[in-house]
Amino acid sequence: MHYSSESLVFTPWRSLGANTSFSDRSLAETLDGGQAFRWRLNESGSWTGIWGQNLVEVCLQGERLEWRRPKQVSVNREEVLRYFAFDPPYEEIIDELPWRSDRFLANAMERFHGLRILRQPLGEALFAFLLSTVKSIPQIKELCELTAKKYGEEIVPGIYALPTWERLARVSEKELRALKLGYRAKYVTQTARMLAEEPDFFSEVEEATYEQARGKLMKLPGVGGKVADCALLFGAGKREAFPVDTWIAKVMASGYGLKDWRLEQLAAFGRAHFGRFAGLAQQFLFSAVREKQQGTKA
DNA sequence: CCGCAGCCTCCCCT
DNA sequence: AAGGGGAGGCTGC
Repeated sequence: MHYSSESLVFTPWRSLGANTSFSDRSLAETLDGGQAFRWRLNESGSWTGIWGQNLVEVCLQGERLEWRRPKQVSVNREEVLRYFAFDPPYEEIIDELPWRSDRFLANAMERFHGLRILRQPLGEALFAFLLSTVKSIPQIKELCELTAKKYGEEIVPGIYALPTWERLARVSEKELRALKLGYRAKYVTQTARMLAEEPDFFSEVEEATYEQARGKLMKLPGVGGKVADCALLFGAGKREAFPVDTWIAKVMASGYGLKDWRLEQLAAFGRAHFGRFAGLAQQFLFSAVREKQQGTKA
């Protein structure tokens, strides 16, 4: 499964002009490691990604990113910079994480140096993580793809944006079940209905404090603590959010001695221990444990 | 407040 | 080779 773009005419490759320290691995982990679900690796080694009505290609030149876009797509450099959330500078974020006293975190940070948290459109992050329960990354990508193709706008021939929540509000649960969403179909239709009655929902979430925003999101059907934290971290710039899934729960149990802790307790521990940028720490740990898991499987 | 089954569907394992 | 168990959660009991 890839985004075929052979027939498209692209702008020339240009530097993004941001001071990044990506490696192949940390770029792959950032784009395709479970925070975003609409990036594909091309045969040339570049990545094609979609958010909103945007379609861009990025590639690594040393540790820096270059980007280009199909000529008929109007995304500009500022929007790409915002998506990659280059503010504040990476070194400042890294400096605030407690790696000096946390050997476990330090190890993960070495292995995935350059890893970042993206800033996706909140509505799209919410949608993807609403579908994420009891699903693996490839399955979530597939569901996003199917939904986009069926209900989204065509950005360039054959490539579709995710539908807006306004559009989703006009889709029946039955139709979504036919799209393989399973029991998540009900979450989507009910959430779409609630959002339709609250036009300012997303902007209010983005402006609220972390705690307020989390509570607001958790009122939506299908949104518990984990899904809310993912939406907040990846879609609302709430970088103190510390999503706890089963992988992270295992890491906290084995690496931090927090066996049998409740998920909410682990999330609170994560925010307290890792601080203002706990979400990035979570992503480092997540990448590290996932790598280890795949290593033992292969 | 806590613990647990059920939920769609698919994958993995035996 | 077919069939059961469980998966990157949430909800209702």
